[in-house]
Amino acid sequence: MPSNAEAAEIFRNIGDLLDVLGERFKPEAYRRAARSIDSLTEDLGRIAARDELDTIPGVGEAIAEKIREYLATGHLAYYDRLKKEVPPGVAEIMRLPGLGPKTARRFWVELGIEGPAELEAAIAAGRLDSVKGFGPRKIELIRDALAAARATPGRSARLPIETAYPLAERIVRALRERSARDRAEIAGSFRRRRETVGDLDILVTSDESEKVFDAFSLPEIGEVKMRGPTKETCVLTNGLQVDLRVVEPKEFGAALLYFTGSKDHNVHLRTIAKDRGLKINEYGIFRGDERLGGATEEEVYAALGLAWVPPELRENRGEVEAAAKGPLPPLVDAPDLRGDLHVHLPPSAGTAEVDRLLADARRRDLAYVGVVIAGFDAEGHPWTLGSPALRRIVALGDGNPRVLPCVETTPEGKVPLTPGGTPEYAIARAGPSEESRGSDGAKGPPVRVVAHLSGDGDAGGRAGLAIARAAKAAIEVGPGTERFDSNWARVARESGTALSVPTGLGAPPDDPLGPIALGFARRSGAGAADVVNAGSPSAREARKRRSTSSR
DNA sequence: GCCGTTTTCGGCCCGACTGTTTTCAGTCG
Repeated sequence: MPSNAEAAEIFRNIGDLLDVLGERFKPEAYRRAARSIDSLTEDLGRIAARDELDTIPGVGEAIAEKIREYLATGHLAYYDRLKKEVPPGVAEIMRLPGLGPKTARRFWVELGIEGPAELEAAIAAGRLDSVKGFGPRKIELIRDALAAARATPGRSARLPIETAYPLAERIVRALRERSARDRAEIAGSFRRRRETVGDLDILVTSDESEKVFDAFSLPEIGEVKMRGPTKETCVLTNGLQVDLRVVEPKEFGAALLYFTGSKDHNVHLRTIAKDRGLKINEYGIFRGDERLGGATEEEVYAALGLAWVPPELRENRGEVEAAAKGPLPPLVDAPDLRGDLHVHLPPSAGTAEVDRLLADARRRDLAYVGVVIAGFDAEGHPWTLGSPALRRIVALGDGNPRVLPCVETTPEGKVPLTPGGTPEYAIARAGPSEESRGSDGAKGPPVRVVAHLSGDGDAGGRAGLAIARAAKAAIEVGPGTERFDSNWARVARESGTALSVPTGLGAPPDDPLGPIALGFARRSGAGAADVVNAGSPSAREARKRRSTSSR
């Protein structure tokens, strides 16, 4: 059965080929369908079996028919025909940075250039020098793009968000420290907490853009690609592109909304605006020349008759329709997290490390901490925490926060020997998967949590979810090779499997685990009630009241 | 090719920036 990703890739390629052929609106239509298919949480085959392909946003009659043909035969006649019509190298030229469909088409039609190698030869032979619209600077840029593409073939890969996170946080912190008055925020897919980011979009309020750009000088910045009055683009030494934009405070909300996206979410908002005789751009929302708002995102949504939409949900998957009916149900948030069910200490940890962990937990107002004291490693060998830490953990027991000793078991539930007392609950590790079982510190039945999935991406998610379902366990969401990402979290939620959200307890300030795991849970649409280590807002309020009254 | 609580046809986001330009096309996000 062909995968969704393969189908999406084909439609993206069709979009590129149609672009080169000079089609006006079809390319974007195919790419939109590809984006929709990528964000599905269900196999196309199952949707097709229910005859519901046309419920996918951007998929109409023609593309639905193509999906059916592809599912049935593994081929797409239309795609094969386009590939015959357009040399594959022409689409390759189109994808070079700074070039596009128009340029690639001109090279192909006017000069007979059918690929990057031929383009390189043509430049060397001076064949571009006499072509209208190609001055020396442009030719130089094309030569650079060709050289860069040859040096690192198959690049322009998106970066895992957890890789970009520490750097992004450092950049935005540096910008905030520059001026107490100005705001700085990272927008784009980083703010939406997508699993990967293509670049960083950073917004800063200031009336002195030059000074912001000048202050924006980190050791990681490789080259400044361009700098205009309001925008600077640079490339970091690790290849990540950073767009820095300076806006006025009264425009900040509109700009944040605009640059957070997603594209499909923005297009939907614009359509609504247009229906109401309004116009949205990155400077605000307007009726004719009258400015209706733009200082905050809420103003813009409100002018459209919509409730504010959390960034993690802005993917045009029905969130706009929901926001038209009223406030969206609250997503799980950091203050909802009452404890952490899965914390590791280094094997050599002593009492000091344990106390430091608990101090961090108190700072975060956590009621309980599950610390792994024993388990199996990836080869199936048992291990235990060193005895000083172990004794400390057992001795602390019911303190504040409450310490829950926990063991990791195999997926089959095999429990390691646990010297030093009875574990409160168990995290089991067997083969590539790991399962934890615990109590959430409250009254009620023990909670089981599945974590540490195998690094196979989809296969790991599928296997982990199967174990969680069979064991009636929760499943831990988070970034990394053992990840359970937001798409899987959505599948889990839709099937009634609870999530466990790690807090990143004990980790350094820029560690991505806690914030990204929370982001993934929110992206899946989870509220506090869907998260096993979260309390309801009312319980949180009660706790807050208790703690303030006791002070 | 898709889409419609004012449309089944006629629209399709829109502004910044760059390079090559005497007024704009192409690319990007």
